[in-house]
Amino acid sequence: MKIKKDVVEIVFNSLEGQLSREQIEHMLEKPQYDYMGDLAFPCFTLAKLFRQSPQSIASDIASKITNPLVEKVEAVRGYVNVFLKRDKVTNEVINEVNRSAQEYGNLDIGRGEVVTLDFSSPNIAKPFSMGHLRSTVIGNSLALVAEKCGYKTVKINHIGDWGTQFGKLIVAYRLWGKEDTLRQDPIKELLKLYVHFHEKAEHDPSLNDQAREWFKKLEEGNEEARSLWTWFREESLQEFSKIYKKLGITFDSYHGEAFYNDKMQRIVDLLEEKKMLEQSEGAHVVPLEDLPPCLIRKRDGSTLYATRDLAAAVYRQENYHFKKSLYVVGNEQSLHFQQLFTVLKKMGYEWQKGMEHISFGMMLKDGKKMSTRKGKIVLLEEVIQEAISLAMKNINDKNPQLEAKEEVARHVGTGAIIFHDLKHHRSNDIEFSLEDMLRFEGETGPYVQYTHARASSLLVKGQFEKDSDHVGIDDKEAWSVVTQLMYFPNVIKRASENSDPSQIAKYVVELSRAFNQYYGSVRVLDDASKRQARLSLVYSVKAVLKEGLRLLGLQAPEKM
RNA sequence: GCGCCCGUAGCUCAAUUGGAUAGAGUAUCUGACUACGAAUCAGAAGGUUAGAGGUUCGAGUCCUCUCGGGCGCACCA
Repeated sequence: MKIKKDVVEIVFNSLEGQLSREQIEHMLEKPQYDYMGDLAFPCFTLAKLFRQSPQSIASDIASKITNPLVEKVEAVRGYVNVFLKRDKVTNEVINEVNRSAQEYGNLDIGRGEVVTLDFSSPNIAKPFSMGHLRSTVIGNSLALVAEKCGYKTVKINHIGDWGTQFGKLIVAYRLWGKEDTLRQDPIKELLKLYVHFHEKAEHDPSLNDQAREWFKKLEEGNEEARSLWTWFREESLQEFSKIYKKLGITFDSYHGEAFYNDKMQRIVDLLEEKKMLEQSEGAHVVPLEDLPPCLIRKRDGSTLYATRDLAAAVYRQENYHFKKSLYVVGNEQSLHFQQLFTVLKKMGYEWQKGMEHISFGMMLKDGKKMSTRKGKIVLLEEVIQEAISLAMKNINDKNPQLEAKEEVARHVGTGAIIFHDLKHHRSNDIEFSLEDMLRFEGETGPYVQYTHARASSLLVKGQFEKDSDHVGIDDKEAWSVVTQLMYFPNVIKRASENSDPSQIAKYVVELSRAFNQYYGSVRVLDDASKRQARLSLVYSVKAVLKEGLRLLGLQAPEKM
């Protein structure tokens, strides 16, 4: 918004260079209450520099502010409060949003550099649980935000298709599995085998030894192990793709862990060359100063997660030349990423600085982590299905003649689930609650979608002409909508800087709320002379809501 | 034991990154559909920000300690 830059400039000039423009812009804030104006600048930090009271500094600055968009300026309790000329600012904002439409809020902080995002990354032969949902929707949204900020993105689904778990599954399948039952419902059957294995292994530790043995065979190319692995993998990927399709999420790469099998030796050699490897209790490790050592090779010579992640990082840098590399993975793996990053740094890779673990809290059930091993998980597929059914029921109740009901129900149902996840700050644990997830009222995805649909139908009914000349809006009630619209680019910036999609989720709720209040108090279509002007506001709201929802990975149906 | 995350209204969460009087949703109660879409809106009520110190003009936010919860900590990923 231009006005903000103007105020920064005026304050900057009146401070004789004591603060930079960036600092001033950072300090400018939105006052808490309306009567304090539309922009505020606190002068407390300046009191020492100028050896004056904050209040007298504020008065001084206030007296210097003159601008065609400013109505009046007050100095109150050490703050400079700026009141904007609402009619003029309203017109500027609405014109800008109307002109740029879905490009409103685009930023150029990425400057075309590449950011890789490692997210979703479900494990083969395990069902897609609620836990994986978080990584999936957060990663997807971060990718969309990054693109809006001018980055090029590479979305990587680092499938968990390697590791000792396969040894376990192979052992379990050979002992208790039946081919035809597994063919019928592969994921459920594999989960049963996995759970059964862990029950038995508690009393019979030799099973774990067998599992490690079979994993070693798999790494050495044993034919039976290999063909079972391929089979399990195919079945799982098919199952996952159903879910991605429902959520509307795509990837640029499905290179999983197995992809790096032939790329690990090089890393081990490099570590050897740099004298970073040490033997410890028969295993090969990289000792680290303030962290536990990073395990590279097991006693029996087979590889570990860290080994593959090292290979993956190098591969990604060499192939994508990333500036930033984000790992959207649960916070229970924060130690692993600290180790990974430290090892890469010790190897001398400058680009390691661009890597970041975007951690998030877990989905808890009854206050506890859900455990695949014990079969204590909630299947995402079932939750999605329930949400879609409920959305369908709502449509049949409220709008039975709607076209393309199935599609809309899918958009609303999945929207509720995605939004429920993204509105919480990443780092918080989320207690699993089907009831909360299936709520369509209040601060929810469907609330925002509903607001968008409402705006859409106003535009159709009022025959909005986008490019016509509009006289200004003079509704008092429009102001809070206009200020919200004005903040959108800031919200994008914050979401990007903090890798925090919840900023956008909260924002679209606020904008919806402001618009619904406006809608409740102003009859948009009644007065023909004001209709097009008011519709231009409605159009701005619709465009920004749609864009905000898109950045979260939600659809914005025209009707619902 | 050590490390990381967290503790705000009955419940679920915010709080412009240290700013003015801590705000929403939900649940409860009340009001608004022959009304541009009631998946909505208006109103009531709900708080010693876990507790104690400290830093400063100012602390829910930063530091220390205590209590409580979650997750990690060598051959799983």
